[in-house]
Amino acid sequence: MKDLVSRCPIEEVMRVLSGRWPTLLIYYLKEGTKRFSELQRDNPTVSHRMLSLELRKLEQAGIVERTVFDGYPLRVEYDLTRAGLDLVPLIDALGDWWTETDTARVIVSNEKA
Amino acid sequence: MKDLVSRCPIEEVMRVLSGRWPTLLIYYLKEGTKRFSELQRDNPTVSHRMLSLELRKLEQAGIVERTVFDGYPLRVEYDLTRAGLDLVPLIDALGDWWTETDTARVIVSNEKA
DNA sequence: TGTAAATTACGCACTTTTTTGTAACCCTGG
DNA sequence: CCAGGGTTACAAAAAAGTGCGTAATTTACA
Repeated sequence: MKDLVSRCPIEEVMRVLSGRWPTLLIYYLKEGTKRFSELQRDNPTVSHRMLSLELRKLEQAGIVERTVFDGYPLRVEYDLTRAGLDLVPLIDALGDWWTETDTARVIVSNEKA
Repeated sequence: MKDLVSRCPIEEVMRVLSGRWPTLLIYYLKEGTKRFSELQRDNPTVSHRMLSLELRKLEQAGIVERTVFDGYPLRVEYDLTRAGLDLVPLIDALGDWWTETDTARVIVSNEKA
């Protein structure tokens, strides 16, 4: 589902999750089903081109499921897959880690001052 | 320890971990102390400019500690900090997640074939 | 009644911005 | 002149933003 050039799974995950958007999109999608335009509203700074490309990448990685409803105007819905849902706590853990280490750094600089 | 433009910790971690090198360097550094040239040998495809830049980024993020030993030729050692060590299992978990979902995808395509 | 406009989720071409690579230079003692 | 661990300037490549076009139906309005 992707050209696996490397043998290292970490390298491969990071190829999918790297960049500004993938984790953010997962973050918003964990609230539930979202349409393209909702994701745009959730994150106004992403261009529709990027949103489209990133969603496609996440879909190919098996993280996001895309459902098209025929009719006009067209309607497309995005959900996290099972695998995508499993990924959520791992990403949250990274966020928590960051918050903790950031606090630690503040304490250290207080001691020095 | 970094210009925190966003409020979202996930966005901030990913700014540090995004790209090909950060997780790889952490991966090699978890084996223990490494010198610049050792890291180059561990990963021959990284240019020394990138290695330098990425190590500096990880240092500023509080993940890596840099120790300079005076004397010639110069000697510089890199270690994971406490925070860096804490990060290791989180990154490993991502790798495991990838391996699992990849297997799942293979099974699915077998069923379809 | 005719028609223009809006709607949704993009694709495509083009431009700008950011990231990465290449190569050359620095320092100092042996 | 080498080693080790860089830095800096310049070039190439990759990623991201901009804006137009498209589909078929509904609504807006003269």
